[in-house]
Amino acid sequence: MEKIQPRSLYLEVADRIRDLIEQGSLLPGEKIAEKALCETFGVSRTPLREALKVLTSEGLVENLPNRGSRVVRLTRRGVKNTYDVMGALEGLSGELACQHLTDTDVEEIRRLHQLMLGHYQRQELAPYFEVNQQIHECILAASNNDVLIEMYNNLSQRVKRIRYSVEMGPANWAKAVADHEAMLEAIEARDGKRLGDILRAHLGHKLEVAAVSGIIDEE
Amino acid sequence: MEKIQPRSLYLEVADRIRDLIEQGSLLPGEKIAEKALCETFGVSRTPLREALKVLTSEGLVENLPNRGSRVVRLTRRGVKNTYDVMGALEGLSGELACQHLTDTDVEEIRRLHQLMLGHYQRQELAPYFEVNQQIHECILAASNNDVLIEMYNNLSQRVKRIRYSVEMGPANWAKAVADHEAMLEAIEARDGKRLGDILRAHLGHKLEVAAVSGIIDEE
DNA sequence: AATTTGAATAATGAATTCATAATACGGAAA
DNA sequence: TTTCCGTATTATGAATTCATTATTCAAATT
Repeated sequence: MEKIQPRSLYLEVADRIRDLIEQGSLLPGEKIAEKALCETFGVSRTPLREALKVLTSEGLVENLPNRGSRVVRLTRRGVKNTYDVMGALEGLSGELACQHLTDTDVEEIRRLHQLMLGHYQRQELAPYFEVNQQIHECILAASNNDVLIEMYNNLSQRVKRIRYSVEMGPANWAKAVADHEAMLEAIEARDGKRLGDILRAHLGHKLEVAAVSGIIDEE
Repeated sequence: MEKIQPRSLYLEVADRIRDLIEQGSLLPGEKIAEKALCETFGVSRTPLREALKVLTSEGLVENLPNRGSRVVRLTRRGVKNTYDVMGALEGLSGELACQHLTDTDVEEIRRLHQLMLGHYQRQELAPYFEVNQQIHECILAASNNDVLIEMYNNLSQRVKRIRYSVEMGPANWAKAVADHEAMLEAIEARDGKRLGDILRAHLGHKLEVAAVSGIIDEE
């Protein structure tokens, strides 16, 4: 039998607002009118305000006393900072993963890697990104460190709403694939230190690639 | 003139509860009775509950639906996970700090370092820890990355309530001081990579040193 | 005696109400 | 016309109220 999980209303509401922010229905800098959201969700202000507080401490929303909540703006500097930290966390995930990866885990990663290479050769950008992300998630999960996973997901959420102007140049793309080749080697050798270094460096490129879309503000 | 900062009540309450947890008035695993806390703080349940939600998403408190809130328990595994992530973040802080440290910053760190050495030689444990922490905070602040600082402080808060059974053996202490010597060298050479590596390794020891005090649960 | 059932009590979850601060608007004065 | 001031409106902050879910404890049954 499966247990039924009672979930608080405010968590549900927080999820919904997160979705709205991620998909762009709520834009950075936009004021969040409590009354309006209450009506769309069909809840009272109490759980909604609790949800907003959670999102505030997650860094997605900011709270100006007596002046309500807004979606936090993304600045180039802020995004860079976020990516830097994500890079450090990915590096750690690599080091830890090597201590825990089973042979079947590695087999799975190898499979995904080959799949990704196929998409690269056929220049299928969206599927490439999809599989790419799966690989990183695999490594992250294998770190066996739930604090790490929690932190990473939080940061990841903050930058998810950037729609990368998907114009990765051929050179960058080739470099990314090369990084992944090196990663697989390090994984197969269970060389945590090396995998960590590769991952730390790997994310650095992503930012430069992430050509600034309209939702990033200059200070 | 100094601006007056209007601060929300729920933030104030969250601070106070954080203090209670840190100083041990609220113990890990302890149930947080809303009514009682409301009375001690002299506020209604609304801001208190909002504060609890914030603390929940900070990882200090957990929320069981319909069964209230409790202070999260510390497990040896959880503490290790936290330290691992903190180590990765400190490593990054070192790398970044080397890019931003001014000469006067370095001068200040050198001063603190000498101060710390004095405490070590005189075997003054508490002052040693104090100055030690100041050095790390100096480096963290110099990273110039507010996302990093925020994450680090959050994790730091989670383990602050561990009262290290202050029995650092002579060998461990000597090792820690040696680490700091190496750190200072790397800083003076502005060698970010090296400083990062030292810091990442440095925190590893701390955990082993942190002899389990009574408030850590075994699973 | 131990376990289970059920009523009484207490605590939490959520909506509502009240108080206060911010915003919008309109008229008066420069 | 523009700016300033004051009122009306709206929105937020916080307390209160109501509903629902746990918990407690005593009685009943095995």
